[in-house]
Amino acid sequence: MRWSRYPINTVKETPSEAEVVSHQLMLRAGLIRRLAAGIYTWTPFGLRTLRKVENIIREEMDRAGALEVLMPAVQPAELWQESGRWELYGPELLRLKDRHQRDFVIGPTHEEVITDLARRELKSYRQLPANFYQIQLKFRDEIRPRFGVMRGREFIMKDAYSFHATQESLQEGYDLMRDAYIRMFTRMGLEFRPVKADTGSIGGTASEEFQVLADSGEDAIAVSDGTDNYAANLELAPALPPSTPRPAALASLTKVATPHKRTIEEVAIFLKVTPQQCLKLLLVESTDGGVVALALRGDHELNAIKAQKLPQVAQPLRMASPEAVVAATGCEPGYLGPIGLKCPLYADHAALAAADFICGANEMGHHYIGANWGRDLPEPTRADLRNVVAGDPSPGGNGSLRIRRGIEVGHIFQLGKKYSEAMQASVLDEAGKPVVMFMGCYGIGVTRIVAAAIEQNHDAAGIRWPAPIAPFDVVLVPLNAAKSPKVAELAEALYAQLQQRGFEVLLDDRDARPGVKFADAELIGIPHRIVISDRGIEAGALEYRHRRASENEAWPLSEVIERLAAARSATST
RNA sequence: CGGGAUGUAGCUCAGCCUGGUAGAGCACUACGUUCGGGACGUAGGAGUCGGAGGUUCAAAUCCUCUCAUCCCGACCA
Repeated sequence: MRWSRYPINTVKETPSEAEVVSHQLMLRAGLIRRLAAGIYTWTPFGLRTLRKVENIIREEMDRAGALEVLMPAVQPAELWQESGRWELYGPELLRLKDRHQRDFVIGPTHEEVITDLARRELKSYRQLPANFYQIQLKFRDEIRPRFGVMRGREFIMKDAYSFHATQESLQEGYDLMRDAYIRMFTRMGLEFRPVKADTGSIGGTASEEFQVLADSGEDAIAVSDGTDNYAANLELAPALPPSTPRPAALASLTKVATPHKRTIEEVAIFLKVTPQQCLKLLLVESTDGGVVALALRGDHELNAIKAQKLPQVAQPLRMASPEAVVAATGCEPGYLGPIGLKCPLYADHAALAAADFICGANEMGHHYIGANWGRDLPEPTRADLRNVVAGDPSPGGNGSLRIRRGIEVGHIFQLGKKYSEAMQASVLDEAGKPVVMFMGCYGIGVTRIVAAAIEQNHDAAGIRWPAPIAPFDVVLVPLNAAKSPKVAELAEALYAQLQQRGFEVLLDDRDARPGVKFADAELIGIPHRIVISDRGIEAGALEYRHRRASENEAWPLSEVIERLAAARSATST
C-alpha cells in the first residue's frame, strides 16, 4: 500500500475519551473510529490486523477439525423462548420487532441457533463428534461500554460449538479446543494463561478462560508462583482452610462503646487493632425472603460467586436492605455481629481461625472485644466465602498465589446437555434409541484480541505489533524523494521486489518531513523499517531498524531483500 | 440504574464565574523557504457554541427541560 493513497490520518494528541493505552493508540494510529458508544468502524490498517487475527484462528480451528459456518446475526425470539434465555438474559439482549411486530434479537451469542441447526442435521451417533464455528459480529448492550474495542457493544467473536454422543467424547473435544487455543494465542505472540473459570450465565460444568496478562485487564486472576501451574479466576479460586489450629481463647468477652465507628477500618483504628483481628458480618437476602449472615475476617473481601452457591443464599447475591437488617438484628449495619444472631450464619474458614476477635454487638454504637467461637456463641457452618489474596497457598498444592490482572480473550465451556435438553437435540445411538447430545462451546473475542495485543506490546512511541498480526511486514521510508530521483527510484524498485517476494509492504511515499514519517511508522508499529536516503545510497547501504530495536543497522543494498526475508522468518514477534 | 463530570472548528482546549454578537494550538488549502526525528513564514477555509424552551434590549455565558459522551459504583462473557 502507498501511504499517500491512504486518507486516514494519525493524530498527535490523545483523544480525551480514551483511557487505556490500547484505545488511545488505536485512535491515534487510525485503526478504529467511534460511531457510537461501544460501536466502532475498523479502518483499512486496523482491519488488516483484525483479519490476521481471524486467519490464525481460522487455521487452528480448521486444523482441529472444526467446520466453519456463518449464522444469522438477527434471530427469532422463539428460539430464545425455547431455551429460556428470552426471560433470563435481561437488558443486555437487544430485542427488536420486525414490520409484522414479530420479536427478534440481535445475537449476543449463538447457542440457540447452532442447537437448532444440530437437531435438524445431526441424526446419528455416527455423525459425531461435530464441531461448528463461525467468526461473526455479536451485539451485547453492555451497561457501560469502555476501553474502546476491549469492551464494546458490537464486537467480533469466534464461537464454536461441539456435539458429542458421550461425556468422554465431549472431554476429548474440549481438550482439542484447549490445545488449539494455546496454539493460536502463542502464534499471535501473546503472553497468556488458561485459568479455571466460573461458567456464569452460559451455564454448564467445566470451564476455562484464556487471559492475556495486562495491568489494565478487567479481570483479577489468581496465579500460583509454584510448580503446580495453578491459575484461576479470582471469582473461583478456593481459599484453603488455615492449616494451623485456632489459638486458645485468652480474653474475656467485653462490650465496648464505639460511637460512630461503623467500618472495619474505623473500628480498628479506634480500638488500636488490625483489621485482621476484627470480624466482618454481612447480611444477604435468602431464598425464603429473609436474610443470611456471612462472617469474614475484617481484612477479607466477600466473594459473591462463592456466597451465592450456598443453599440458603438467594441467587443472584443481593445485600440485605437496611430495613431488613434492622428487622433481623434490631441494629443498623456497622455494629452487626454473630453473637445472639437469630438468622442462619456461615463463617469463612479464616474468620473461624481467629480467637479473641472483635465484632459488632448488634447494638448501636457498641462492639465486643475478646469474642471467641464455641465459647461465646455456637460454632457456625464453615464455608469458603472470601476472595483469595496474594500469599494464600495455591490450591494446586505447590506455591503461593499472586493476584494479577487479565484480559479475557477466550473462554471454553463444557455445556453438557443444558441447551440440547431444553431444545431436544438428540441423535440415535447404536441401539437405535434417541440420546441427547453433549455440547461444548468455545468463544474468542476477536476484536478484543487486537486491543489486548496492544496492551502487551507498546512503548512511548506507539504500537509494537507482534509480527504475525502486524498490518504490514515492512515499511519503506524514502527520505526527500521529491527532490531525489535516485531515492524515489530505489524505493519504488524495493517496493515492487518485496511485494513479489510475498512481503506485505507499506511505502511511505508521502511528501512529508523525515520526523513525521519516523514518528508515524513507530506509532502504527510495523515490525521492520527500511530507510532509503541519498546518504544511504552514496554509502551503498540502507538503514534497517526493527520496531523493538533502538539502533539502526546498515544493510548493504544488495543484501536488503535477503536479510529482510531472514529477519521475517527468524522473528515471531 | 445510583453518584460525578463534560458537550465551543476535524482533534486538544480557552472563553462562561462578572451577558455585549467566538478564540488558540494541532489538522486542512495555496504560495514561498526548509528537508535525517512530529519545520517556519504569509494568506486562507472551516463552528446551528449538543438540542429545545425561558429570562433579557442583548445569551456560548443566567434558568428549566432534554440528548449525548466520559469517569466511579452496581452489573456483566
